[in-house]
Amino acid sequence: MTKMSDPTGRGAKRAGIRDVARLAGVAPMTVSRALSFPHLVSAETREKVAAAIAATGYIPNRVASSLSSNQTMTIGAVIPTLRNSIAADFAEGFNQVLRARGYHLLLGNSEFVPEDEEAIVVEFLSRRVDGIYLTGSTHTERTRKLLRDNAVPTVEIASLPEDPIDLAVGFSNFGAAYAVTKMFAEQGYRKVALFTTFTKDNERQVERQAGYHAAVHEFGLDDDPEGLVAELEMDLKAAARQLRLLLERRPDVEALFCTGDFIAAGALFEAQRLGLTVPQDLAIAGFEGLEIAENLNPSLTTVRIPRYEIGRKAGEMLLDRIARRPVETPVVDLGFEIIRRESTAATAGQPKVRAEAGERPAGTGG
Amino acid sequence: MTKMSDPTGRGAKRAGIRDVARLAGVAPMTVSRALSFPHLVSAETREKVAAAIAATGYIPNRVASSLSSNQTMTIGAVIPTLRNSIAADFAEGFNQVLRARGYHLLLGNSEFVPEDEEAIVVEFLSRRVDGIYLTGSTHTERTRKLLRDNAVPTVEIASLPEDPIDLAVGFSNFGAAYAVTKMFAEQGYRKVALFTTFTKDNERQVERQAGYHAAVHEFGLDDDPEGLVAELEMDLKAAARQLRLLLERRPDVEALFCTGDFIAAGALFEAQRLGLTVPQDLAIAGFEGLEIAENLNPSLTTVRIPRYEIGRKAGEMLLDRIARRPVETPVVDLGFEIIRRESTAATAGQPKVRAEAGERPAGTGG
DNA sequence: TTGTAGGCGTTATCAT
DNA sequence: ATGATAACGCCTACAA
Repeated sequence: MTKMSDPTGRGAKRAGIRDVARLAGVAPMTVSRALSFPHLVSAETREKVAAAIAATGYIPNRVASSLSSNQTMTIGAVIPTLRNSIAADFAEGFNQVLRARGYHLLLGNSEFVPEDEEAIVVEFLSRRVDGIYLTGSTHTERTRKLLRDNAVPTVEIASLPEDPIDLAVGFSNFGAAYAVTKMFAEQGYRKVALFTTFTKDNERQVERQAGYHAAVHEFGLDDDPEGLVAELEMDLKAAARQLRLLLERRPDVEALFCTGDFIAAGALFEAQRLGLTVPQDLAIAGFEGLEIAENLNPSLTTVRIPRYEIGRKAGEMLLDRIARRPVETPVVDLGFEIIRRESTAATAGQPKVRAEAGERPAGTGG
Repeated sequence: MTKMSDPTGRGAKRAGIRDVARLAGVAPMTVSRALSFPHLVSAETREKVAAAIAATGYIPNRVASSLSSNQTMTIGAVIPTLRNSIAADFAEGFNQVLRARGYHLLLGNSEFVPEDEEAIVVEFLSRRVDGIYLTGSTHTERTRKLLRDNAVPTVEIASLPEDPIDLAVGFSNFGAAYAVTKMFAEQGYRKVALFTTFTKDNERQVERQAGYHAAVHEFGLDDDPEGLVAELEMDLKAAARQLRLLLERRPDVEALFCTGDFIAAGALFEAQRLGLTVPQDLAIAGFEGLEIAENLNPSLTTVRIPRYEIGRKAGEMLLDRIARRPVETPVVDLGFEIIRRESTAATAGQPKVRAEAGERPAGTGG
């Protein structure tokens, strides 16, 4: 905080646009233009400005710029948690697209608590973000009202909400769970269990349960919500424990559908420790299409979600909205794909198959 | 953009501090104080202001606030990638601490490219972040100079740099790799292979290789950098492929140390597909202490890193720096712990052991 | 192509 | 306890 002015700005007050302008012999406005719209400035002036910037070590103050231009070039992103989560993959795809256009992400962790999400959204509005990215479609009423009243471009990720706040990109969680359960039914399994993560404040899990139940009813599978269905943390150890409990309750269970690949992996490992052979003694299917699924022994049948595509598409749509370009469809379904692998290859006694075939039903089905 | 003023702010120009002040019958400054320093305002006034805020739907403009107060309450965080990465865990712990103090994270993905990191840091400086969080200690010279010249509080995560930019929290990557290799040596293994991820612009991997080599020399293990060492992506499939190549080059290999649990898992699965028994035919150790390690069959020996603690400690130190509180030690070593499990339980012919014992050497060792 | 004037919405500072 | 005034550093709008 010394008073002496040295050109590098070290130890002195940071160089401002006025300093640059003075040194370049032009008006501050010209410096601003040279930076933002170089084509509106003569080559000669541009060089003088560039030289002055280099000499002063000038770094434009974007907060002043934001205040003046009413644009922060910032998107607020609410992500439940970064760990073990495909939510992080969605965000990564989203970030790729936005970064390329000069936007940065402001991060907020909601830990799946809508009230925390609401507080984060208020904070984002206070920071005047240009857009908002929300994971899932479970939000408080005030969150919805705030976003709509303030007309902030918003995109919801991973679900297909019937009443979107603004934009949404995702896939049918109902449809995917229905399709997996149907696959089991068609393979001849009658006793199909379901492991999901907690459904509280997580509409994706709710819809997956609904999809499972719909198929159970439609195909006349064993309908035993108490015995065959369990909710647990996204955690391998919890999956192992729940598998033991399941086998106690229903030793006759034939197949297990887990709405997460790590849960499926945990169940698979525990099944093997218990001496069961997968899929002969118990068939297992996962969800998410993580890399680990195809590397397990046996390889894991799963539902592949176009994770990065969803994030990227969301980024493109939000950019359109911000630029006030027309948005064709506010809710976009990017589908899913069932990847059949060894873990569900056979009903008891049938030969193993190694297939990467898929089906691609879309539709909301919610 | 209508001109009519309605109290909800819907469709009209957003309410500002002046609107609130007018409605409450006080000066704007008083509203500001009521919000920032409630104790400096009379209870009566506070209530009038609160009522006016509710009536107008006023949301303070933090960008104006930032410009005026020269504080953005924002930390810029450079994270190489969110996916499959303990870097995300560090960041999550860090974020917890900062969020509690009102700070938010601005995110930048460097993808392990120092030049990209530099561009992100410039952008952060332009946005006048109050502090910066960097993953690792591989940075361009300009990044260092920029940060030091601008005197921005900075913390480097995961390494123990000899020449820190400012603050750093991590553990000895050298020491951990050395300790694992030593463990193998003490168990009687002579032919120990190493899989790391790419060392280019990643000093953590470089140090892990160095730690391995130091132990190889010290304990007289088979020293064959060409044959026993490989660099690969953090990817199970790549690990499987590299294991096959390794077994072709060195069919006599006895143990494999992978500097990532997913790499270890990929190698383990492939070994099993090849009919090898772990640890009898090949012992395997991982790194990171991920949840999956203890659930594999056999359970995986690994190095547990205090991931969240590192993030939290980094957050606390950065907050101290920002508040200009004295920082006792600028570089903090939070250690590591070797978790011995079944995958390294025995040399050929020895009985299996199931142990959760650990050792906890600290020290830099770089 | 370049410059001038004024304001963006707060808060620091000094008064009262 | 409250208020008036002047920045904060840039950009919009308009003028030359």
